[in-house]
Order: sequence, then C-alpha cells, then structure tokens
Amino acid sequence: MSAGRGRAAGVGPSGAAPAVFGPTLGRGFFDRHPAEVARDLLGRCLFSAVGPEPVVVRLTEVEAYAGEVDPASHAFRGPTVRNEVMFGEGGHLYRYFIYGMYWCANVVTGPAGTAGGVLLRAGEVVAGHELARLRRPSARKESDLAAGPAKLTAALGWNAVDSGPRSGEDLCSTTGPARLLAGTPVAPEQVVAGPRVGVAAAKEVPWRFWVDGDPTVSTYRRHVPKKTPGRGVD
DNA sequence: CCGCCGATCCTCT
DNA sequence: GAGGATCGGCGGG
Repeated sequence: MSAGRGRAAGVGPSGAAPAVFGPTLGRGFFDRHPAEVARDLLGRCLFSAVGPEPVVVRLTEVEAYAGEVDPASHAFRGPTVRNEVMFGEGGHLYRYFIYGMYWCANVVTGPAGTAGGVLLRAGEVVAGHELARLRRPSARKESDLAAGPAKLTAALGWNAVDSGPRSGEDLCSTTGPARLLAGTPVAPEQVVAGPRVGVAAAKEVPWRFWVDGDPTVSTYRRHVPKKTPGRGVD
C-alpha cells in the first residue's frame, strides 16, 4: 500500500487541485530557453491520472532541444504534422512514437512561435509503485521503473496502450491526465550536464542534465550509425 | 562494464 | 525507401 507521502502543504491554486501532491507549475515556468527550463525541471514531479491510481515520478534526467536552430531537434526542419505542438504555447505535452514500439514525452517550452522542448528522460517513482511495476514487468529494480524516456512514459501509462495523454495535452492543468507538479527543485551543485543520448547531430552540445549520483538516471549511450546494408548491387 | 543486434512501424524526403 | 531523442538480451573481457 503506502499511499504516497502525507504532507499536504497548503497549496490549492484557486479552487481545484488535489492538494496531496502539491500545485502544478504555472505557465510562465516554460517561457524560457529550453536548456534553462530543463535544469529547473530536475526534482519536479510528473503526475499521471491514467489508470486506477495515480503514478508520480520525480524527474532526475532531462534533455533540452532548441527547435529550429538545433540540428538534433525534431523541429529543426520546420513544422510538420508530428511536431506542430512544439511551435505552440509552452507547458504542453509533445509525445512521439519511435522505433515502431516506444513513446517518448517532451514538455514544450517558450512562447508560441518558437519551438523549444525538453525530453523527459528519467525519474524516480514516488507514488503508485504497484501500478508502475505492472506497466514495467521487465524492470528488476525499483530504480529501473522509469530509468529511460520510453520506460518513463510506460510507467506513467502515457502511451497508446493505456490511452495516455496525446500531444497537446496541457501539463499546467490541475485536472488533466498529465500534470507537472512543482515538487522541490534540485540544488544547482547537484546538477550535472553532458552531451545528449543517442543523437547523431550536435553530439557535443551539453544539454543533457541529470541529478548527480542518482540511481534512476539512465546509462549514457552514444549514437550508433545504422549498419551499412552491405552493398549488394552490381 | 561495454559493445553489438534485432524488433517494429511511423514520418519525412 | 531509409532511419530513428529506445530497450532488452546476449556474448566477451
């Protein structure tokens, strides 16, 4: 059982909100450069109202993507059907399907018109462990429940199988299926920065941020170019 | 611990 | 057509 940590700090923006887990982040939080937002997201909490009980994950690893000026960003070549929400108002969810079987989640940053985003890479499950374990049967340790972008969305139920929140969902909402809670920011001296995982372009840009020494941070993998299809031809 | 490999299908050129 | 902001399993040092 263990239903989360008691401590219902006052909170309660105006009216709604289940105060147990604290308030959601305000819109203004996301109106900054993605790298700045990314750093500030460590220690904050993702709240999922998908399924029979809530699941809450405390963020320990994130990556910033700077839209049109960042060759590693999905928005680098301009708006498309998939990435259009990245060009909209900050604080919304950008969810995408990858490798034919996984889902990853981003928080959109900046004002409408710019295309920043922060990939939610990993975190620590702080509530709803039971449900998270059911959704992540291959995880052997607690620390591996959300130790990767696709693992994190799976633990939260933010995928198609669980009818999770789609791109465009407002994470500032106090009633929606996907929310971003204020939590407790991580002290600057505990934040480490390094190159982003698995990206082919701009591989040296240090826009991956994580909590120093935290066991829930995913292991780094460099980009592996696809196998050359042996030149059959002739 | 590290590296390689296959799975699987949507998206953009 | 080709490749991808991944994961998990397997084999070697």
